[in-house]
Amino acid sequence: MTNFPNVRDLKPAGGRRSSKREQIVNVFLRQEGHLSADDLFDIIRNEDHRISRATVYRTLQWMVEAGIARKVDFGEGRFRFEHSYRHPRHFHLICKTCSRSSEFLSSDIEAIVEDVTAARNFTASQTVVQIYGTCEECRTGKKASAPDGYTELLFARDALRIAIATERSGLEFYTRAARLTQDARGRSVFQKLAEEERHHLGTLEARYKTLLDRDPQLESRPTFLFFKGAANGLFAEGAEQLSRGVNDQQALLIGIRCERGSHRFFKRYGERFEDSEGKQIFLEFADEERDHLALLIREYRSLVKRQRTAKRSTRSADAPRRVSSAR
Amino acid sequence: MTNFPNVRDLKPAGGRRSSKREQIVNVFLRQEGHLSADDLFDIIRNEDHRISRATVYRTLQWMVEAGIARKVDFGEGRFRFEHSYRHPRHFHLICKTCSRSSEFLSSDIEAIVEDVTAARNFTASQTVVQIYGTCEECRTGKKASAPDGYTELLFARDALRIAIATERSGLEFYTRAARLTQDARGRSVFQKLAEEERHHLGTLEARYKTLLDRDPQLESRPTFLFFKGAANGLFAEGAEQLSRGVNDQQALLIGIRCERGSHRFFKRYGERFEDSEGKQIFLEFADEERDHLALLIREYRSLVKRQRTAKRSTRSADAPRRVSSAR
DNA sequence: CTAGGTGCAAATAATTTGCAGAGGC
DNA sequence: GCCTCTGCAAATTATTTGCACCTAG
Repeated sequence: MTNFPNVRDLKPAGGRRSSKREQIVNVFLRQEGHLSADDLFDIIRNEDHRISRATVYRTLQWMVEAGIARKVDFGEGRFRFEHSYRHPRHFHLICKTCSRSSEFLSSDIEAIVEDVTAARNFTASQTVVQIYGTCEECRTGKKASAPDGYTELLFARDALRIAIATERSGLEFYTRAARLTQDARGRSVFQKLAEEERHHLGTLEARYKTLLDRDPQLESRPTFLFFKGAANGLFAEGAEQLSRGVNDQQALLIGIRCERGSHRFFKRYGERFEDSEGKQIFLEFADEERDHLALLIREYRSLVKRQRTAKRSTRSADAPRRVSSAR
Repeated sequence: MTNFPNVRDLKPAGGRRSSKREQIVNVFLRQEGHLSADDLFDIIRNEDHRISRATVYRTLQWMVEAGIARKVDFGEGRFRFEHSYRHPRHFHLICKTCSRSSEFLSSDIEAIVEDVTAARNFTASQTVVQIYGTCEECRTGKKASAPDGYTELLFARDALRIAIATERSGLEFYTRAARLTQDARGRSVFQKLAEEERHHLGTLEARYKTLLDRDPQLESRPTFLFFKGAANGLFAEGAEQLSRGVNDQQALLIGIRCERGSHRFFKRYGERFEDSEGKQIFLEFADEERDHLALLIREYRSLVKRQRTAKRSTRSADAPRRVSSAR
């Protein structure tokens, strides 16, 4: 919540250092929410009235180019600016009555945008989603939503929740798979993976606790990251399929599918973490899930091969041996 | 493609009739794409240089209030305007290089927006989705996309395609279900529904042909309406489930689920049609699908009841009769 | 006759620019 | 000393407004 970065540490993106600019940047980063150029100018003027409006404009422009700030347009006829440091890309709900905005992120929308741009052969650089309407507070009169605080924390919270659900469902999946599997070798693979998921789960839960310590109200804040289907963990569907009865080979295939989704999840979200510790955990897990994936694929190939050999030797008992055609 | 509405026929939304206003509105409606106030002013000036800039601004404002035009903001520091007459709400892909924009619609995004607003207790009135980037033409140099013509036609085309796929998959579903069903009464229900779907299919295909006559290039234009999962028809999944083997009761349940989706589809899209003929077909079908739904539900209840009675009478043969507990 | 509609010019509001001077490297 | 940053004032751009006049109902 604290620990502001020094301007020097931010992507320097060319340009000279200057005390005024640093001052403006620092004041900007100290603010929350979406400031207009004029809002910022007023605040700056309170601290130091020898800074001109033009400099504020120029510095804002510089910040956008340097990736410190993002320019957003709520259709008010002027621009507003928001941090991009510790503030992942997101979408907006904008209340037309009180003109405050609240933020959310949707993996599903991002996935759809990818589909649409692919279909139209369009290279997207930025996606704006703005939902205009009336917020709960303006409609019912009672205070409802917690302030739109540090989305970095909310992002981390929601990504961790999904990750925890995923590891939990993964543990369930592998435990169940180990119980069901006939083949001794396959069983030991599943047992090993269950153990690793248990370990991941511990790490993630510890990290989640750390976050809660940083802000005790964190759990009660509204959802920030919407990700349909991942809420119950990416292995949930697979675990359910197991309970409907499958053979060893099918179990491996389901595991491969889930593990692929899980790897993708950790990679993609790890890259978006601004918090370096969470980022590290996610990227590390992404690597490990990739290894799991490779292990499962190897195991699947081995099983298929052994089954084929077994079948062939059974057959060779009552039929003349054939020269096997390659592959 | 032609047949412009007379200003008099448009939602009059108060205000007096005036030759200048009618002139401006008619010029506006004759244009395609997204005009800025100044673009429109220039065009008007070509025809009649005794119209002032202020009047153009005032008329645009009036058009937005009257629902003839929509104000859109591409972050250029000025607004643009697009028809809303015969032009369903949609989202935008905006090329930063040539600053042209192309349009699309995504049912999936709309569904997600509903989820998000429900979670935040937010009443949405308008959703803006803008994807900024580089279009194919600017990236590769070669002409690619057809002009961004009448989206009403594109909407109708895509909605009809989905509808046709749905009826086709529905026909497949009911035919298959009729073949599988043990119960004679249930079988005749499925046969009847198959017949109705066949009839719907004919109507829709005829309508689709009519559209193609209006614009021979229509089929080659890019997708406008994205609707994941509906592309193969809303019964496709159900039909597949049937082929994996189900009993009579399960078949009815699957039918109920598909039919519910289908009813919702025709209702929702029927309401969005600007073309009155398409609208009528869709809304009529929505009603009929609702009837189908009711029929399936009745049939399901009847089947369950008959099965229960059958079971009870079997049991009563070897066990003493029990007073049935009310349900 | 009268409530709107219209033209013209001036006002506004956000942002940018030209230019001369100040300051970091 | 050079090059960039900065302040100030003037310019630009999109849009709105005040006011006198005009016109349809």
